[in-house]
Amino acid sequence: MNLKQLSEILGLSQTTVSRALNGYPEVNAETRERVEAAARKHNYSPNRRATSLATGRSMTIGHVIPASTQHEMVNPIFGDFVAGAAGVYGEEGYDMLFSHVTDGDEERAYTDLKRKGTVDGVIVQGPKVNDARIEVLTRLGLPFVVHGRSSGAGQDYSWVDVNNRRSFKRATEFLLDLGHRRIALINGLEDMDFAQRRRAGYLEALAERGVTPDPTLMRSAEMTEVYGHHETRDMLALSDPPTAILAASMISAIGVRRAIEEAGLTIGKDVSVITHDDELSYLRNGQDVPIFTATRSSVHQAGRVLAEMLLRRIEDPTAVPEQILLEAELVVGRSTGPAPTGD
Amino acid sequence: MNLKQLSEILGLSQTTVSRALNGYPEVNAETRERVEAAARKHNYSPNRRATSLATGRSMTIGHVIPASTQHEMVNPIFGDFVAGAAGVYGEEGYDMLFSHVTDGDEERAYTDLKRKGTVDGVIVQGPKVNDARIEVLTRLGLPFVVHGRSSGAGQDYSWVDVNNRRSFKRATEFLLDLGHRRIALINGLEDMDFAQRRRAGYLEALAERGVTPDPTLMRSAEMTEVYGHHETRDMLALSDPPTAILAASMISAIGVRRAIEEAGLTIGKDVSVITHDDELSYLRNGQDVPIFTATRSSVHQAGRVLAEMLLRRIEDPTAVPEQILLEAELVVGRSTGPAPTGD
DNA sequence: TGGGAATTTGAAACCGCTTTGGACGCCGCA
DNA sequence: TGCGGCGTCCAAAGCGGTTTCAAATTCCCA
Repeated sequence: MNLKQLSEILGLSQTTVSRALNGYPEVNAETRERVEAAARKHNYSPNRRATSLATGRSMTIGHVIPASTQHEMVNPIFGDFVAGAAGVYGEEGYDMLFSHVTDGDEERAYTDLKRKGTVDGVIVQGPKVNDARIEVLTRLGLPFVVHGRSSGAGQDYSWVDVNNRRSFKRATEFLLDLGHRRIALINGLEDMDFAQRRRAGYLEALAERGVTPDPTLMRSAEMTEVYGHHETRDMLALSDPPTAILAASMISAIGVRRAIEEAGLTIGKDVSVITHDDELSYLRNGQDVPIFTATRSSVHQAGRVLAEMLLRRIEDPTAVPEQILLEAELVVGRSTGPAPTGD
Repeated sequence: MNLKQLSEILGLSQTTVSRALNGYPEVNAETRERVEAAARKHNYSPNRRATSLATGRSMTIGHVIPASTQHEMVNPIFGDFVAGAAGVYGEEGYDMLFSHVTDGDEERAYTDLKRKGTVDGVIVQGPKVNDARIEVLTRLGLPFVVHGRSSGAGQDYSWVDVNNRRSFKRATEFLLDLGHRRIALINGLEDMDFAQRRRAGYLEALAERGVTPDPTLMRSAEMTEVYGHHETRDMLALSDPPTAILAASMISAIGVRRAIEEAGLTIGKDVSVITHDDELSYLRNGQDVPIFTATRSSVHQAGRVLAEMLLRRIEDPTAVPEQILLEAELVVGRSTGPAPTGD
């Protein structure tokens, strides 16, 4: 059942039927009702491809996934983020499209997306320091918003980010207040912008208290469980091991905990742990009392906020970019305690 | 730059240019080269919407996400599965589209997808027992493949599944061989088909050894960390607690471990644990020696296999359905040991 | 040397929708 | 009575490709 058939059944022109269904004013109320009834009856809904060819809008939002390492997608954070965004898209009638870039040439991927008209806008995930995508997208004039920021990217662009610097600074201060001096940082990949900011916050807190940072206590890699475990085990074996650890995600924190327990130590007593908690649905930080003391910020919520922002930009691409900086809470759980007295 | 402009530049008809670019044989080799060079030079690539309107193929694959509970998406398994599938789509020039269904009416969602022509085929995730989607899709004639199976769904359809019954049977037998008799099952939601099969395997093993199943040792819910922890804590507080636990995923197993350790017990000694391991990238089961004894089957690989199968079906929708049953390995880690002797 | 086959190209129809530019009838007002 | 304006509706021109059908050219061989 397409528009032509429907209009023939009704004895009307395609024009009128189309207008009736799209809520244009210049159609008789009675006619409109007839049309709507017929559409319902015959289960008609317009062909998306034809509509978008005619209007120039595709009603879909793109998420580009770099293939080489499919970091984004397999990262458990991805699901919650995307689910948040998907909720908004659904409400507004948008679909969500994932494009898989074969190799590093994201520039080409975006150019294609723009030219092929597959999407109306894109969300940029996992921005790196000085991320080239931002320049490409502004040049192409394809509406976009960034989840996070990219230091060094000159342009004025729209983003939503957590105040990573401040939250990790606060977490570090919290540990310093508890008397810890040997505080380790198990960070995410440091070419990621957020990881840089977290490290900056951590260093800032140490500096203000006159604690000299120890490079052997600063680790950085992808935020997996195995990595958290590996680095922790490694550091606990040092002659002067850390008494506190800052982890970048629940997943790596779980590895941290495993290593601590394997070493026969008690978390929150022998070694304190603070993690960043994205409030993943499947990995809640405990039900009543938090398992980990944590800097908390919902990535699901971030997905929603970003999606809404993007749809606004699509509506009015010339508007000045918006920026939202979310503050993370510091919630106290059972994984932190006073520094053990060296005796 | 569109086809018309390009053809004018070349002084050729749109027909010829289109043919040259799409590899039709009836075009002069020299002409083809000229066209290809010009296309490269002017950075031309055909508009996806127009192409798909003309051909009737959208070159995108749909994944439908039930909105109510966005289980699928936030499940960490989702990312790895989808990444596997995305790899295949990318290689074959397909895009991946997520549709967000507002409420339970998936029937309508699929009907729309079909009628609007948004996708060429869909992957059905998380099939329930007697899943209605299968009937709807066969009726609509929209190519699809199912990740898992659905008992009771009459039709003959294409699927890829892990032999859940057998793998959980083997795991249970493994524990029985170690002398365990009070074996708990912390299952996924039991309206999910895979959970039913796992339970069946578990019960089968018990029955063959003459062990009467204890309903208080059989739990079922969404496979989160908190849930694994909660149920384990609960069961360990029983007057006659289990000496072994079968968990449905790495995530819940982590909760299980936390509860065991909180109870002051040792995993693999006081309580044995076997989990199913989907080989999630961010949650590997240890690096060298597995953390958990586990039934192992890569969900990433399953994603690939399903995607390939779906593309085959799209190619030839009339072909007889394919079915692939993957066997899970049973890998022995450090979370299992002989049943503690009751003294 | 002529004619049928093979090769190469093009005009135009079509995919299913939106939207522009009228057309038509009717009303109200001068 | 005449005419502008309003309310409704429609024919047709896009949107940017693919594909059918036919034409023009070249080739080959009797």
